Amino acid sequence: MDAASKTIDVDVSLNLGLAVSTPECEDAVPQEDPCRFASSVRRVGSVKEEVVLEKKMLEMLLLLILRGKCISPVDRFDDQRNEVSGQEYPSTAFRKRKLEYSSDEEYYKRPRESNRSRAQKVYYEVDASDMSLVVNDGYQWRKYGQKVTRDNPSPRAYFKCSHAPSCPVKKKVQRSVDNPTILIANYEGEHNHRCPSHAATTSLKQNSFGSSHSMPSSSSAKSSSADTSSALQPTKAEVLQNLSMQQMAASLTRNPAFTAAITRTMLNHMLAQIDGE
DNA sequence: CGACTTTGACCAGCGC
DNA sequence: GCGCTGGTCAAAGTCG
Repeated sequence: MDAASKTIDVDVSLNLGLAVSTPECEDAVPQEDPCRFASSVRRVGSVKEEVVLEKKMLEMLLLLILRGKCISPVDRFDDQRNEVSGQEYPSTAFRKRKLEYSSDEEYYKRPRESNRSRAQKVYYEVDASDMSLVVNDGYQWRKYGQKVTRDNPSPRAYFKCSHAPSCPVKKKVQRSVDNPTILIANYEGEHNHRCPSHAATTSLKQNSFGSSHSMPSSSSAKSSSADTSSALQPTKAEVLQNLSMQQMAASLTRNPAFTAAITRTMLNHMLAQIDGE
């Protein structure tokens, strides 16, 4: 792989209102203050704070650079697909599955959720009237179960990637117990194929940056395969968020300290990336 | 007719 | 050991 095609692997989710949550922050909640970053910039004063600012500036710039190549949950799966370490379950029929183990005992002792540690939680905003549990994330899913859980009166839907069994990704979708207009999707595993719907992915990327809670709008299409073709016009709130981001970017790039810090840290980061190859 | 959803049943894990 | 719970299966139903 040449340097030009390298992906800069930086977590840009930060506190900028992105929905992406990493396995390290699975309890992430929708960001209530998308302008938190801007306010932290204004408070900078000490040397220590300047270091923090420098780091945030780099992250902010990368975020802006990546606007057209946003690291959405989908992309994060793609980026991580070489890190697959979880056991893949055979996904054929029950008996066939059992046959793939040397004994029933081995089958039943298999880890049930080997990918749980890699689960990623994403929030989607939907209309209150939309009772479906279908979210548009660009991939095609097959629903294989639904269950009412103890801690939430709304049912939880279970989906497998439609490319299964070759693709091991699963997701669970459930309405937020606090806010019924929010769908919480838990993704487990990494897709081992490209997003089948480029258009949907692109739209998701834009929404991920634009939404106040980083929640792409959900489609209420009956079928999960249909939601990849749904119209994805940005909402008013999303447009405002995009404007806010643009103003922040313009303000930061006018700051000489910002540009100097960015140049220095970008170079360091790129060198580190090259050294790491 | 194939792809997909629904839904009751089954299973393992866990706490008591 | 038992009951509860979450996750999965698979037959039946639905849709295009």
